[in-house]
Amino acid sequence: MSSAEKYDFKAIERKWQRRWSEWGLFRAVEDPSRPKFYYLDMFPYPSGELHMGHMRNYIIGDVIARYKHMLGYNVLHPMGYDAFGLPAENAAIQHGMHPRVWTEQCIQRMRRQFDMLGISFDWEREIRTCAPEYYRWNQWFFLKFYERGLAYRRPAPVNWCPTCETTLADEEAERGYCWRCSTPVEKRWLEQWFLRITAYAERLLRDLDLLEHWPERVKVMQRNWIGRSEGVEFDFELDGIGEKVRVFTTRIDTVYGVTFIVLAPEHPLVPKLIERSPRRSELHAAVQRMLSRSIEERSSEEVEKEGAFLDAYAIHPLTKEPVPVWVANYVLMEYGTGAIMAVPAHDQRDLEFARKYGLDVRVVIKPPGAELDPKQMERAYVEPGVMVNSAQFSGMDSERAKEAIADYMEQIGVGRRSVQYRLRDWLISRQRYWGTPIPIVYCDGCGIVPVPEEQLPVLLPPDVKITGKGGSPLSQVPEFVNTRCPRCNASAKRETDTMATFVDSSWYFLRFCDPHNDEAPFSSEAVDYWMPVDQYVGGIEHAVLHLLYARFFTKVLYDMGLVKTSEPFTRLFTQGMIYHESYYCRRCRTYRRPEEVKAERTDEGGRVVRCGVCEDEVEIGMDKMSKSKLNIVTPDYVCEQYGADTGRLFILFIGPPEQDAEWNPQGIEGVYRFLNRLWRLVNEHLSDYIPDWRDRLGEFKPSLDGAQRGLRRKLHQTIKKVTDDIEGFGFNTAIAALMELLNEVQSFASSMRPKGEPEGFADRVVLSEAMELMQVVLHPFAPHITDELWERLGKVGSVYQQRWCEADEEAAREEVQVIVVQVNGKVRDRLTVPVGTPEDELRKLALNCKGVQAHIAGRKIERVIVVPNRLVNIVVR
RNA sequence: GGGCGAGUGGCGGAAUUGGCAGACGCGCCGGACUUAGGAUCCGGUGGGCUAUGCCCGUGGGAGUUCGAGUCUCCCCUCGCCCACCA
Repeated sequence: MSSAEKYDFKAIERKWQRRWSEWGLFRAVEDPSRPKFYYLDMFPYPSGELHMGHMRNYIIGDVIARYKHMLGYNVLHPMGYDAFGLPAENAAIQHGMHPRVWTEQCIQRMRRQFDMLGISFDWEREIRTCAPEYYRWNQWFFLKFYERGLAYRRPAPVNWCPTCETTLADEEAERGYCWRCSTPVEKRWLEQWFLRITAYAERLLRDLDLLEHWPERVKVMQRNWIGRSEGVEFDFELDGIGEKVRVFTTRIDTVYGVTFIVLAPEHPLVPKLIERSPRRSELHAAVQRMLSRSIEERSSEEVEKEGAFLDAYAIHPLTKEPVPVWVANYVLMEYGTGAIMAVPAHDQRDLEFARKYGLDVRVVIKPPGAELDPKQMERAYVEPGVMVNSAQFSGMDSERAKEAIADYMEQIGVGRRSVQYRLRDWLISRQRYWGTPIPIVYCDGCGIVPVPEEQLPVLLPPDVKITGKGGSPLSQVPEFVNTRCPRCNASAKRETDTMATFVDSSWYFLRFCDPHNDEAPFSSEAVDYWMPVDQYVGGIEHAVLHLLYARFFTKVLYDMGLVKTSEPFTRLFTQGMIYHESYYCRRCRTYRRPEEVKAERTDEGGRVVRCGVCEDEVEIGMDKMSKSKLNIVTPDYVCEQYGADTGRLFILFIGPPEQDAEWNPQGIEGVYRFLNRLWRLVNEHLSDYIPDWRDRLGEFKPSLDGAQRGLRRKLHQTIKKVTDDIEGFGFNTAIAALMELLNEVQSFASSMRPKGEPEGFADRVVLSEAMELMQVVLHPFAPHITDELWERLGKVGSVYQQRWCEADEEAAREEVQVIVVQVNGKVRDRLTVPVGTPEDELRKLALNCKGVQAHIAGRKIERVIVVPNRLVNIVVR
């Protein structure tokens, strides 16, 4: 065999990337005559460079986008940068560099990586959220929200990250820690802007049911986050004080068991009640102690319940009995009404509190056929049961009593059914520079005045000293702050906070439809054509943040008549994260890069990794790739050593895409070998290729021999499998199937008969079909090598322009099959029979076959189970 | 505490959804070609045994079934989400 030309992936990849770009191959143009397919990846934050986690995301997307294009869809596959945000500002502080410059550098690096990977993005549609042409529409939407009462400013206790020196939305304060830097979050009281997402709570919840093609996990997370609960709201009169306390409960069936009520420490009535009390200084101190607890402490597990009696009594609205009023740390101001009715017999928290402070316990629900002793019980009885001590409701089933009591309270006018949500309004004010200025002016005379639409954008001033200290950087730029009131022209001051960057990403998918529009955020023609996004892919970490905000925005825009879809993303796929070892040196108090540590083998065969600087043993972690942990692996090395096509195959071959994976480059050789074998196969058989194999196949079909039919069978089975696997995100198994196919093509090619003989010619016809169609089905995965081989087969253009192949069902059909013969469920023999052999024939063959005889001899055959096309199981005793 | 998901060779992972467990690949072992092999090709590779065959084997235990990695129940381990939410 002649020594074939080497697989020079570098030259090949460069050549094809240049051509695709010259040809404008991936440009998307609206075309109502063709079905559209909008594929979207979550756009990256330009924090430096792409890592394997990004690569996984974008290669999945590229396979789907290319495949859909080859199926005949008009594909929109855009990319951009979520370019505002804190890291750019931090980098600016650290390196004395303007955030714009830093961001621009990151974008350039990432763009080079995208190009290197050969992804089919339409770069004509690139967007950057930090460009005035983009963020002016953030401001425009803000004004529209404001007009509709969906944006408002209020003083509020907010989550404050002391490290980032800015506020955080509830969604960003994960269990009391900042989502970016993990610093414990503090409470602060500030005037802040909010978007009224709670007005959409019900629709955001209800419409989750429409999202059939979203992972259940994400929907569950959103449901939990919205946290809807149904119950009853009613008031307790405070005895002799002339005030009322409103409470909310989901357990109105326990209302006759109320023995006290509890207010949150922040409840507005607490100071009033303390004022009236003879023990006011003592109570004041107690409440201060509760208030001083940080969110972190309050939300950590097993916080001791703490409270104080407020020297006041409330009148139970049904029994008219007085019950004591307490204040306690376990009641949250943010949820419900900030006050609860306490039923210690039927709520564990209330029971613990009652036991600690010696309060009454009153049983109103009994377990069926058992008694509860209010003095002895250690666990609250929270199951349904039989009502007792509950006036006219005694004896009733508690589940039914829930409805009956609610009806009764509504009838006599002391309460009403109500629904509570855990979801809070979305805090969007950030005391940072690198974001969209909030288009509001404060005028002494006119108050809060929105900037008129025609004055947009409110530009971010370029020269700002960013120190990371002292609140909003914009407040230190007099030229920005001092302005005129748009209404009365008096001197006025601008809002100096900027918007949370999640605003930017809440509608970017709409901008991609019409990215260069300078009259409007987008035209309705473009959006009506492309929306909704048919397939959205990104990380699970956005399950409640971005994905909830984007749904909210879409619904508001729908109500404004700007879009026709009320849900933006038809199908969602959340890919697993890529983990990699990180090395933390305690002594140096810093993470170390892999090249900064030394690994040693211990005598027991274990591994010790030492810091390259101080020689101390480092802590080995397994973390999601991130810049801060210095454990990033970029696609560059892989592309340099093996090429983009190998890298693409490998990142998909690593495992199922929805599963997390550890980065381990060991298997990369395998896919590299696969591409090399394909390269050699085609190049060594270029002279065997018969361009008109399709016509020739017609002639030869009736006379193909077993090996030839076998190869065609494998080929067409593989086409079917790869098609199904792409549809089902089974990229790893699709690649495995292509490897199997190549193995068979290779062995077929090596045993072909001489070209001059008729059989030899037929061999080449069959080989040609396989060589050609393999390029088509492999193309979405490895676009460069397939385009190169395509050209060497004498074709023009790119495989991307070809129609996806359809499997020839007839060729794919098996002729014979292996039937497993079991005795009592254990495999004893195998039968090779023609497909479709009738049941009784199989039974007969099975009972007579050699491997079975020894196992059935002298035993009674009880049953014979025949599963057509699969097996025969002989049951003996 | 509640909810969701996972656990398969030395490793990453397959398994037509109840029908041959371990596809494909890595690694390893042996061979061929070679001055050489870290290139390529061929063969082998779950464990055990009295070895052309038989037994065991998908975190552990029970169950349903002719038949269970797959279904049911209990338990263990890990991951994620929510969590003093009234």
